Amino acid sequence: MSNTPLNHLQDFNITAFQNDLIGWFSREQRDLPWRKDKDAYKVWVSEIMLQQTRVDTVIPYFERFMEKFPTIDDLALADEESVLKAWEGLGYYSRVRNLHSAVKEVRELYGGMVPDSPAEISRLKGVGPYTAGAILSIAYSKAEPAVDGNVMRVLSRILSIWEDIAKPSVRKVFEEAVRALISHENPSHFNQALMELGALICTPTSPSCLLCPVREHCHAFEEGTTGELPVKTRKKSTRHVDLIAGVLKNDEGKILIHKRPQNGLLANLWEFPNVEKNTIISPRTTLKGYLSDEYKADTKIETGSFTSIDHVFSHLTWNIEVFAGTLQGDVEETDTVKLVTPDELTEYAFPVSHQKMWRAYQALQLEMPS
DNA sequence: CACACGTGGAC
DNA sequence: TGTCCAAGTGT
Repeated sequence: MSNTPLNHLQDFNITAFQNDLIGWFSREQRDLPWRKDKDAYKVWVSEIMLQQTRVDTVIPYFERFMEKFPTIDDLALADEESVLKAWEGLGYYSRVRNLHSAVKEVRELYGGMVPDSPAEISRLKGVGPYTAGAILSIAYSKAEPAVDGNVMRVLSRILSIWEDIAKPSVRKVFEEAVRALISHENPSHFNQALMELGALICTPTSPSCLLCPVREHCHAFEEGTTGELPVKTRKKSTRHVDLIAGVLKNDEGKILIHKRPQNGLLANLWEFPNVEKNTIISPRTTLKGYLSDEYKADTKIETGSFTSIDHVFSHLTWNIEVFAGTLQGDVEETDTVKLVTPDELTEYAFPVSHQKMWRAYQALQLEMPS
C-alpha cells in the first residue's frame, strides 16, 4: 500500500494544510506587477512570460509590454514586428507568436473575453495544461490544478512522491494530488501559494525548512529526504554549431540584415547574414561565397574576423566568427532582406547573439574611425 | 515520448 | 567551467 505515489494523501490533514499555506501566502506574497488585479489578459501575459523564465527577468518586460499593449485589442491589432520587438531578449520567441495568434482568436471568437472553461482556453495556442489552470484559477477562481516545476518539487517533498518529474506522464500524478488538496474556497491563492512557496522557501537546493509554513505537513522534512526530492533525471548535453557571420555596410553606411525563417530556432527574428562553417573552405571564402549566392552581393571582406561570439542555448551552442565587410554593388531588398541605418536597427528584433555582434562591431568602429 | 525551443543567474 | 536551472508548450 505504501508504494503508490499518492498514498500519503490518506493521512493528510487537508484543511489545516490549506489554511497554513494560504495564510502564509496572504502574509508573505511578493508585490508583483501582475498581482495588482486579476484581469485575465494580464494574468495570461504574465503566465506566458514566466514559462521557464525567472520573475526578476520578467518584471521589466511585463511592465513595458502592458504599456505598449494594454488590452487584448491593442495586442491583437499590433504588427508581429512590434510584438517580437517587445519580447526581444526574453527568449522562447514562439511563446509570443503563439500569444499574438491566440489573442487575435480571442478577439474574433469571444469578443475579446478570455474564455473561462478548460476546454475552450486549452484550445488557444501556447496555452497548455499549466497555463490553462493558472489563468482559470487566478483570473476566474476555478478549482483547476496549475502544475509547474515548483508545484512538482513542493508536493514531491510534502507527499514524498518519488516519481521522476522529468517524465511528462508524471505531471498527471501531481494534478491528481492538487485536485485532492486544492481549496475550493480560494483556488487562486492555493495555486499561487504552492508556486510562491517553491520560489521562496522550498527551493531546489537548500530549502529553508525552518521558515516553512507547512513544515508540519511535510513527509520529506520528517524523514530527512528534502535533499533527495524531487527525483529528476538530467537531460543530455548540447551540440555545437560553428557559424560565420558578416556585418556588411554599403557606401551609404547602411547595414545588411536578414529575417530568419518563420519556423524553428529564433523564428522571424532578424540577424546579420551568416552561414555554417565549412570544414574544408576557409571562413572568409565561405562567407563571400554565401553572400554571393544568397544576396547576389559583391563584397569586400576584411582579412581577419573581428570577434568570436560564443552563445549558449538550452539545447545547442553557437560559436560565431564575425567578419566586417563592405558591399560593392547593389543588394535587392525584400520582405526578408533589408539595408538599414544603424539607428533603424533598433526597430528590429534581434537575438542576443546578434546583439553581441553589433556591440562588438560598434566598438571596432570607435577604435578605427572611417 | 523525446526533443526543440532562449536567456541570464546561481553555485 | 560546467551544470542546472525558472511559473512549459508544440510537434
